[in-house]
Amino acid sequence: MADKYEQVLELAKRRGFIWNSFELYGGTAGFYDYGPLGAMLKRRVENIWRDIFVINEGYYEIESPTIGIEDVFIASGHVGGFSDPLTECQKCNEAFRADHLVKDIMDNPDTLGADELTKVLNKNNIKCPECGGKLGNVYEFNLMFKTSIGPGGKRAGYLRPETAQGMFVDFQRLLKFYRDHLPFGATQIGKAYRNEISPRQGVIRLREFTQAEAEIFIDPRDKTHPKFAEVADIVLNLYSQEGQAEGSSEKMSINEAVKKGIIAHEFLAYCLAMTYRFLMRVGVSPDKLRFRQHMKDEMAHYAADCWDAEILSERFGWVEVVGIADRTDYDLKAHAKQSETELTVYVSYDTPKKIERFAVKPDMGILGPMFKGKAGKIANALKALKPEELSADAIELTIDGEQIKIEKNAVTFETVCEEVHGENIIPHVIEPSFGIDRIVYSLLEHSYSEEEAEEEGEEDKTRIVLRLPAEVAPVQAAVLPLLTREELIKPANEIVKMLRKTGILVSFDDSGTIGRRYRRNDEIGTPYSITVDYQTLDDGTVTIRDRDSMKQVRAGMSNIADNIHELIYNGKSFEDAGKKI
RNA sequence: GCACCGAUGGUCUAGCGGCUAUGACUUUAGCCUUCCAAGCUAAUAACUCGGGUUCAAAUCCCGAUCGGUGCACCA
Repeated sequence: MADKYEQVLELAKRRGFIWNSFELYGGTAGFYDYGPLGAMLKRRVENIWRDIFVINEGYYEIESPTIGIEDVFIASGHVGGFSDPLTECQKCNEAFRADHLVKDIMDNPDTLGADELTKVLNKNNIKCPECGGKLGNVYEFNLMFKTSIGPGGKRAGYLRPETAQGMFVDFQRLLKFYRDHLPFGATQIGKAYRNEISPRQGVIRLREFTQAEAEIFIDPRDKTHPKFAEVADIVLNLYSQEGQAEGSSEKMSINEAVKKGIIAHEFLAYCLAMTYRFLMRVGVSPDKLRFRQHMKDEMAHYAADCWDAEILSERFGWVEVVGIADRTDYDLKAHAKQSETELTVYVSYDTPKKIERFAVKPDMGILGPMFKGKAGKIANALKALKPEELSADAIELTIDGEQIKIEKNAVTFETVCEEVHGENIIPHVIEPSFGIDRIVYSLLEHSYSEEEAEEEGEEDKTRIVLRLPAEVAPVQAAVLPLLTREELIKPANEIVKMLRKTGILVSFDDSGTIGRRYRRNDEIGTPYSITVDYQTLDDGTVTIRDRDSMKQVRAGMSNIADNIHELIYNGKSFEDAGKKI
C-alpha cells in the first residue's frame, strides 16, 4: 500500500535524514530540515559537485548575499515577470490568470498593471470561464519573498529566487580575477527562495531550496569546448524536441548529437556530459535519467538551447533536477542596461584588422580663442559632419540655436587607415543549474531497496538497504565489537580513533546482536562495517563487511584506515581489501 | 487558493461518547550471545492545535495547521 515515497520519507524521518520543518509548531508547507545524516549526505553531494565544477573545471566558487536589491531583480526580470496577475471568481472561487483572460481582446496584456487589467475585465464584461460568475479585482502575486533593507522600510529587498544573479552582478570583478580572458566561469552553491502559491510534493517543491549554479561566460563566436574530445563518446538518453513529438527518447553519443544538430553546440553538450558524470557519481540510477530538451515555446525567448536533466521518481514521474541553458547575452545586456555600465570583454583578433576610418580633426588652436566656452560643442558638431559638408566653401553650424560660421582652415579631415586589434564583445552565458534538494531526494529513492534476506531454515524477513555510493554515504564506516566484552571494545575504540584521524566519519555500536547492528547500518547506507572478534586479539586482523553484498573479508587492523580510504575514494574493489572469508 | 479525504508514542496502528488509551516494531538500561534484526528482564514514550456541544470528547460539530488527491499555479 505504502508507495516508495512514503517508505523513503518514513526512513528519512526516523533515521535523521530529512523532515518537515517547524514540526514543533505544526509544520509549514514548503520547508524541510536536513537532519544529522541528511545534512552530511547533502554536504557530500555538494562536495562532489565542487570537485567537478570548481576543482576540475576551474570555475571558482563565490558567495553573494541571499538578499538582493531591487535593481538586480528589475534587471533579471523577476520583479516584473516573476509575478502573475490573478483574479478569482467570486462565485466559485476559481483563480485565473487575468492576462490570459484578456489575451483575445488585447495585444499585449503583459504590459498592464493589476488595476488596468481589472478595468479591462469590467469594461469587456468578462466572466468566470468556469461558472460565469463575476470576477474579483486583479492582484499581483509575486513569487519572490519581499523584505526591506534598513530602518523605515524604504528600500526594498528580495530573497533571491536563484543564485545566478550573484555571478552576473559580479561580472566585472570576475573578469578581472580571470585576467580578462574568455571563457571563464563562476559557481555558487546556496539557498534560493520562492514563495510558491501552494507547494506540494514534499521535498520536490520547496519555498527555500539549495541551488548549485555555474555561470560560464564564453565567446559567442566560438562555442566549441577544448576538452570536448574527452566526453565525445559518452552516451546519453536524449529526449529531444523531435523525440517529444514522437514520445520517445533516444540513446546517442554526445558527439553524434552535436553533429546532427540536436544539441546546439559543443559547449552545451560538454555541460550535459559533466552533469551526467556528476549524477552518476552521486548515485542516480542511469536507467532513471534522461535529458529533455525544452520545446521552442517553452524556452525563454532569448535562450539558444536548453536541456533539463530529469530523474524518474516512482511518485512524481520525471522530475527536473538540472537545467542547462545557453542564455546568450541576455543577462549581461539586461544588467548593462539597468546599471548603465558596459559589461563587455575586450577580445583581441588573431591578426589585427585594417579599417578605413574617416577622421575629423578640429584645430582647437583656432577654435578655442575664437569661440571660448562653445569651442567644445563646436568641435563635437564638426566631428559628426560628412566629407562633402566639410569640403564646402563655408561650414555653417547651429549651436544652441545660434548660427555659427567656421573658417575652412579651422578644421582638417582625412580618411585614415587604422589597425584594430580587437573589439569589445558581450559574452554568452552557459548556465548549468542544479536543484540539490531534488537530487538528494532522488538519491534516497533510487538507493532505497527492500530485499528478502533468505536464511536457511528461517522465515523470510526484509532487509532495508540504502545503496548509496560510498562517497556520499553520511556514515562511512561502522566499527563493531562482535560481543559486548571489554577485550573486544578496546581494539574497536582504537580503530575508531585511527579512522577519525584520517577524516572518515565512523560510528561505534556495541548495542544488540551483531546482525541487528549490521541492519541498522544497512538502513542508513553505511558502506563498510568493521568487526572486531577474538581472532583480532590473536593476529591483529578484523573483518570488513560490504553493505551491498553482505560479504566479508579479513584484513589487517594496523593499516585499516588506508584500506577504508582506498575503498571509499579510490575505487578499490572490495575483493582486494583483504582475504576472503 | 478551491474541492474531497485524512491526522493517536520515534515508526506503523487499535479504539469512533464513559478505560489507568491497544498492540507491534524501534529506542534505552541490563542479562544472554564467537558474524547478519527473531532470546530474557525492565524502562521511556502519543490522542495536531483552538473553540463548541455534553454530566462526560481521542471519539460529535466548527475553525486553523499539516499531509494526500484533483483543479489552478510552478522563473
